[in-house]
Amino acid sequence: MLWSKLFIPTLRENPAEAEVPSHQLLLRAGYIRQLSAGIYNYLFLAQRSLLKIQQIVREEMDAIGGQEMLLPALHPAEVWQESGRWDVMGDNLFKLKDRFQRDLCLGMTHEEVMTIIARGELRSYKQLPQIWYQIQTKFRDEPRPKSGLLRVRQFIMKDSYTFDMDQAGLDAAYDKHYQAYCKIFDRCGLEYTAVEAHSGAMGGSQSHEFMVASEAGEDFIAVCKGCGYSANLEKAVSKPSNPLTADIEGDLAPEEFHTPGRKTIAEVAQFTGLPESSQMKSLVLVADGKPVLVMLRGDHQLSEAKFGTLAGDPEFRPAHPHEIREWFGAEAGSLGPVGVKNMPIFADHALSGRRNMIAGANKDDHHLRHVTPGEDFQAEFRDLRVVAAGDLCAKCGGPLEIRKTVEIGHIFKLGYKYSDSMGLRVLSADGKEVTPIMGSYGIGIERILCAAIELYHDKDGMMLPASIAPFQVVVTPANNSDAAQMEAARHIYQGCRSLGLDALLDDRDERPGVKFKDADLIGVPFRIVIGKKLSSGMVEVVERKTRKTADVPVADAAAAVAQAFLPVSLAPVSPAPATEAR
RNA sequence: CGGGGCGUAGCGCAGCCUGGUAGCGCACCUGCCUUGGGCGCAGGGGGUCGGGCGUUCAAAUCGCCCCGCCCCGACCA
Repeated sequence: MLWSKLFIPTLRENPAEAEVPSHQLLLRAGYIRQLSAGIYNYLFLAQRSLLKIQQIVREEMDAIGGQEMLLPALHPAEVWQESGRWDVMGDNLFKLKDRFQRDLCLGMTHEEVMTIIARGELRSYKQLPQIWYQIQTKFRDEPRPKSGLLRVRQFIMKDSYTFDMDQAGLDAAYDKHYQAYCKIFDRCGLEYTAVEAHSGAMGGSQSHEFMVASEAGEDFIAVCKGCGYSANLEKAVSKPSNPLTADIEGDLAPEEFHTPGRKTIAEVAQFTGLPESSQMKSLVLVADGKPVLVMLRGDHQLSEAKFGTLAGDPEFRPAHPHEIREWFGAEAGSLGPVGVKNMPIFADHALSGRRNMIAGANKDDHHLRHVTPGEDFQAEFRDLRVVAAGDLCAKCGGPLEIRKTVEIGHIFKLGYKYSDSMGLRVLSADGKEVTPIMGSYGIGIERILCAAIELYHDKDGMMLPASIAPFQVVVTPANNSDAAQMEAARHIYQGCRSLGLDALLDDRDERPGVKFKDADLIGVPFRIVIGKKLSSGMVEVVERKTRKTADVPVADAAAAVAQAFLPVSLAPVSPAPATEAR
């Protein structure tokens, strides 16, 4: 294509509203323009790149037997009411009414619609398993869209759904997706980590998220370099670091002491001279309308996800001050487990085996020393804390690293939630009615592009992996008024095209600096520059990412670039010898 | 939904406090010049100052209300 005919509105400066690199570069490089908060126009370059990503996804989904469908974005309310999610999803679901005042919504996912198709048509075990997928726009009324295309209200998602006769079938479908996702993200050129994920209130049995490390992300994961353990922080387990001070030995009885005005763990630690790891943190939570006391080591944080799962109520809340006063007879800053009889007590594993710690006395401005879990109070020990920096791997004891990440994919063993509640039944081989088991698997298409930009950019612009860049090569004559250069550029451009390269000819009547800057910005992996060396028959091939340049005879230029793509196009696994002909 | 910030030419910003002819850089158009990293010179076009109401002889500027966007938090199948 001829750059002079294309709409690629690059910007010299960063728009003020963009903060994260991918957002800044997508705007500057002319990929996207905003229409409204969390709603973007995908211009020519973005669309090209997104189509390439979608094609990779499509090929790998097809390879595991997936069947692509196109489903409605507009759903009648009944569909969501039937599964109960019309209310559960709350304000995140875009709701609207038609001219007859019937309730409709814009689909944020397609479990219900897929299940309706399945229950209408699937009758026999002979028709299973099935893998159905779609690549299309989803809508979520995000409370706070942000970070460019990373958190938006309208986005493209690959969603697949599997239907199997039994758990073993689901396990196989899940595994197929896991493998396919690895291939997809490999082919997209991403460095990623698959982590164990929290399955949340959905009650699914297993779930993995595919994460790309980025400061622009919103999720944290814990990773062990030693044994490869990795998990979302919502789910990650660890061995706690050792307390900073060893416990006092001996069978001592709790002893009250005066702590005027000391309410926080830090204040009590300072007052007593014992570190936070020698304190106990008491949290009063209300789950399912009932109070629960949770005990943690002073320097640990409650994992809301873990507690929500344990309590069976993800909507739990901290107790109100008046409730705490009523139940404990003291303020939140002086609470402790000793003598508590009117509610269950859960204690984090990190308190197991500890002795003679400090806790609140349930009396304002007083604490207890010499409190020993299991002796001075009884509690159910559970994993309730968030993994902290410095914790050790629960499997191998190695150090755990905590990383900020962007979620690009999620695979999920749904179980029977939809098939059961929406009445999907088939007959088994022995004539019995069986409810198929389901899985659901998502990939955020735009997030792949964003993650690639977050991973691969420099001060000059994007350095997109060739497989998802909008073009593979740009041919740049340095001086348009030099007829020989233009002629050679056209010739090389045609050569690239005939070798099957996605090529762009920068025929704009601009100074070379402008063309170079723009080519760097939009992230095309290779550039062929036709300049002064043309007089000796040579042109320059430049690799965007490495800045490596090579002088090549005019006749060989296109082939030189085409050869660089051979490893990618022929063998997606790893670099192949560059000498193999195509 | 709570807290903060911003809204002036396509983009980035100044002007606002202290009311008095709406500015700068880039981009854009014309011409000349130049051609290996956003070149130079000259000329030119482009504005409901987010919207409404009010105060005033006079409002981009002061007051009230509304809208939009960004950031932090809450939220996030």
